[in-house]
Amino acid sequence: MSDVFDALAHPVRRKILKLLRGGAMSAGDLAAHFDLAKPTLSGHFTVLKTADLVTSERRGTTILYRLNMSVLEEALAALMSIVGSKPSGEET
Amino acid sequence: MSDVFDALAHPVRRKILKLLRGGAMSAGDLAAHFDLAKPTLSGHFTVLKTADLVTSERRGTTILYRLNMSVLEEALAALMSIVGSKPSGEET
DNA sequence: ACTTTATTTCGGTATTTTCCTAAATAACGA
DNA sequence: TCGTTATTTAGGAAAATACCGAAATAAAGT
Repeated sequence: MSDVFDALAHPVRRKILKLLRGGAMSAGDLAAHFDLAKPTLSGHFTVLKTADLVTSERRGTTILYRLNMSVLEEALAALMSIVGSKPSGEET
Repeated sequence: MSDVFDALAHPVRRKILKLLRGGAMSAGDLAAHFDLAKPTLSGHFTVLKTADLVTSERRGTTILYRLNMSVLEEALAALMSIVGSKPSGEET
């Protein structure tokens, strides 16, 4: 779960997730939305993949990234467990 | 909002928030839950305060920290805006 | 086989974060 | 005022993160 919060900590990565809300996108199409070098974006993709927030699938010469909703929902649940009134599910 | 996600990125800070769920606690009482030097914890408190996730109040010789629910709820809303099906509130 | 396109891995630098010890500040009680 | 307790600020070292350009890999078309 720490991986998820680490991933969410960077604005670029949060924006990537938002972009993916509209459906799967290739690394290149995603990169076009940022003023950063491709390798830099590639690094961000890796962080998101490590956190399991996105999955990747090779489609010929391009690579498609797509949101992994279930993990995002887990992060939501973890946050809720902090907001939630009484102690219960620790170790997040 | 970026400050909030930065603050949430560290496990110790998330645990501090959870501890505060049970009610306000002094810096010292919080520190007792960790194997870290007091100044280190003090730094974490500052990060949480900067993100407005906690407030502090001097009580004689001790300082009481307490959760700021409203900001935590904003973070929750920001996460929801990523999970949420269709594009709407960008810039998180 | 060669070239092109899409993407990642490598090597390295700059910045940020985390943590520590020592010293400073704040409030209190004797 | 002096000493004690609680906490923060200062200064600095080590590790992690973010970024880039150059080179490597993968798939496809010619």
